[in-house]
Amino acid sequence: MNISQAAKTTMLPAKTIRYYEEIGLIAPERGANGYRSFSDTHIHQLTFLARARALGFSVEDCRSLLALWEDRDRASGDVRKIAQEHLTEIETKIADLSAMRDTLSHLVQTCAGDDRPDCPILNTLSSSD
Amino acid sequence: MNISQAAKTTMLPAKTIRYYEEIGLIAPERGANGYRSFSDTHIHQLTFLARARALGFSVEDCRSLLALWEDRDRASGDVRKIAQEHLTEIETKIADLSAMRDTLSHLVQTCAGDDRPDCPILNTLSSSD
DNA sequence: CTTGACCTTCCAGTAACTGGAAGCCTTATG
DNA sequence: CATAAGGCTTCCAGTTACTGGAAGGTCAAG
Repeated sequence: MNISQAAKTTMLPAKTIRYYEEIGLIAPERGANGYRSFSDTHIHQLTFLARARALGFSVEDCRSLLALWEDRDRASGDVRKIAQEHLTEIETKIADLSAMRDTLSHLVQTCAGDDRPDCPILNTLSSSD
Repeated sequence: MNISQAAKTTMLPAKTIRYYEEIGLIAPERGANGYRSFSDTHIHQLTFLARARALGFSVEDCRSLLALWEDRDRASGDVRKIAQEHLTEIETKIADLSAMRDTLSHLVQTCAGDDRPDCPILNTLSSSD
């Protein structure tokens, strides 16, 4: 299977697939013409990567998860540890963003948003109240 | 005021302040020795930038906000528009992260996390259920 | 005069791609 | 058989917002 077909199948851009090869996440074969050739296994790996990335795992986390996935004897605890740490990161981000949202949403509501210059948003950013 | 004092006052790393000058957000004077010299106005601008960045505004948003802040005749509507768009972005991010959190937290709870190889997390990442 | 703390600039690296150029390879058509 | 379209290749540069570090000038204290 050529790269554009692999891209279609895995829903990953071809550019991203080439990048994943470049950083050693996958290792497709090459045909006589130099074209990459993707087997079912490669497609499976790419699908795995796409799913893990969609869950927000970093590429390096993905590398570890992929290695664990391919290790029939891995301990599920190793996987869980990575996922748990990632979950904690996500929860921290949500908390940070929620605080931003609360502040901003209050400011946006307070600001008249008209042609007059007085603006509580700028006032807040400039003074220390 | 030298850069390290400005850094202390604004809680921004000196590196970041130099970077802000490089990209034209601020324009401190220079002493005869080539050292940057920060006036109260510069400190005010830096404080403004620090607050806006802490609220998650991009540096380019900050550039616009700073310009509006310095324009006595600006319309508050211009500011509100930037803030509103940023707020929408934040809300989208929160929604995305919350979906990730729900999925991951379910997976982490389901995974035994012990020495056995069976792992629902990897199963989910590899199969399409 | 020397030491150490500051300051300067410049270069490189980070995360994870993305866009684009230059140039083969393949396939269909006239 | 020539050619044109489209797919493939590699390589280089750019993105965001810094951050680390090297090489070297400046300043204040002892």
